[in-house]
Amino acid sequence: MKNQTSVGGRGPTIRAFDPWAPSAGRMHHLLTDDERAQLAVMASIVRFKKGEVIYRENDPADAVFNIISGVVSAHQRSSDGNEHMVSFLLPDDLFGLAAEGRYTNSTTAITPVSAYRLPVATLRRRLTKDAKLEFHVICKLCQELRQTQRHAFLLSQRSAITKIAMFVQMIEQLQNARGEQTTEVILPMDRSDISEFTGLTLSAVSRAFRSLTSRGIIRVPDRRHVRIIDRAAFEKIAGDPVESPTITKSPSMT
Amino acid sequence: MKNQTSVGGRGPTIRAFDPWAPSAGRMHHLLTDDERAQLAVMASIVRFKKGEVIYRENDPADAVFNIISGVVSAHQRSSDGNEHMVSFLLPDDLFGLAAEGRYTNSTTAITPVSAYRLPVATLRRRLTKDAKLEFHVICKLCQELRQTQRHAFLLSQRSAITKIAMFVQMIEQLQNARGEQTTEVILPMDRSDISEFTGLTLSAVSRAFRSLTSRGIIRVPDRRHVRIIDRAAFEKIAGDPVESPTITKSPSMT
DNA sequence: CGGCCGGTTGAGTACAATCAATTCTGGTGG
DNA sequence: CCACCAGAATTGATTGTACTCAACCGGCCG
Repeated sequence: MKNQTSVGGRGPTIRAFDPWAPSAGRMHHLLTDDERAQLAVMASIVRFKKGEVIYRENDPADAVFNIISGVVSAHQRSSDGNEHMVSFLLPDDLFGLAAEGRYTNSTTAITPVSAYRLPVATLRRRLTKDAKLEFHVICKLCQELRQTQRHAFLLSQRSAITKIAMFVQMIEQLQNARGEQTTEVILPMDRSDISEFTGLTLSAVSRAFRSLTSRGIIRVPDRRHVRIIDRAAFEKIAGDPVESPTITKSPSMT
Repeated sequence: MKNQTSVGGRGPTIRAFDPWAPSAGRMHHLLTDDERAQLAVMASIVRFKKGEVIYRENDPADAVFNIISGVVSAHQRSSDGNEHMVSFLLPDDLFGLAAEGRYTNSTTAITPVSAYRLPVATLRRRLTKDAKLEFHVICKLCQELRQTQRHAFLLSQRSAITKIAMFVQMIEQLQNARGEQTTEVILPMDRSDISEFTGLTLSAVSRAFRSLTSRGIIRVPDRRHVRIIDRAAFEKIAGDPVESPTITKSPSMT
């Protein structure tokens, strides 16, 4: 909530699958130009520097954000002090909803971020009047939920190597889904973010990458790039080689 | 999808918090009598015996379910064979949404279950016309998402005892939220369900309960009942003693 | 050049998984 | 009502893996 600018661009964007329409492969932009324009009039654009906190758990939840560019992480702090990462938010993602009028987790920009900021009061008024728009939000929520379930599944794995492989797979799929290059996986986050996301220690993350590398399954030219060499072995370890055509399954309720 | 009966009762029910309205403590029934009636006309009532599979991952997703009574579990099967539980579904919960027109997980009745069955085609038609109803669905999805994040948080814990304590806490909170008695926590699922949900082995679950009992923190008179003796110690272990007033935080996007 | 931060590596330990009995419980039929 | 059985749950002994703590590396900035 700083660096407020007036409205810009073409307006907010949401990408997701429609849970029912079998629209294989790519995620669609859910909003029409008209809808985006309508949302744009209530939005302001905000920017955050790398590492900047966007809001904290329990802050009054007065706005929802829609990422234009950059990566955001959402955390929850446990009473025993250590943090757990709930999710990575990428461009076209929505975040900032809450319970009891307060945010349910803290969010931090892990790269420079620009986003639309939508005041909840206005947004809500708009939503309850526009069934189409709401349906898009539902689709997005389903997507989000699906992603979170996948995350839970990752966390339930016992082996560190499996966790890391699944993690890389998740990131790769997200990249594919938004139509980016697929030869190399780009990791916008650092090792400590990965460790929080996977529930491993820094050391364990490091060792897992090392192990995958030394077995010739992946190559890590650079701390932020991963190239998958032995796809078969990789998917054997990651376990969940995208059962349906592509990224597939966005759940919904449950 | 068996034992189909004609419409009965007063119609589907959804319970959740409104993410923004600070309606402390209890979950509300989101639907008006009118809405419920409208949904009822498109619904049929189905019953499942304990242990019966309701649908499987990748089945064509032609219907959504709303639980009237009983408990359902949702699983995901990993390619290496072992199953992981994604969530427990209780009365007033919604389940059965999908991606690409197919269910994203399997569901099983773990007690006798009765539920409304809502064909997606009809439901969808209704949804896109009714903004109010959709808003309720959004609230429910937020709730669901929040629950899943909590689950992920549980899974990220290293200690078995912590996991079990958090698990009991989750169940207790769900019970409270629907206004049931709070002196004892009732576990409708068996140990193997708990082990799948927490990502522990059967043995570990058993030992964790035992450990909590022998330390005088809980008492387990019966396999399906838990009484919390030393609340302070319990919440110290469970970590997340409901930061805000009550059950609080239902996230949303993110 | 020196200090700091992100990351990797190493040695020892703790805790949960594993495998394998053994006990408990609820349901069935005599 | 009891005896029996099968499945659920507990317990025990052992092993393995990831955590802990600590040292070390390499790039970046002052």
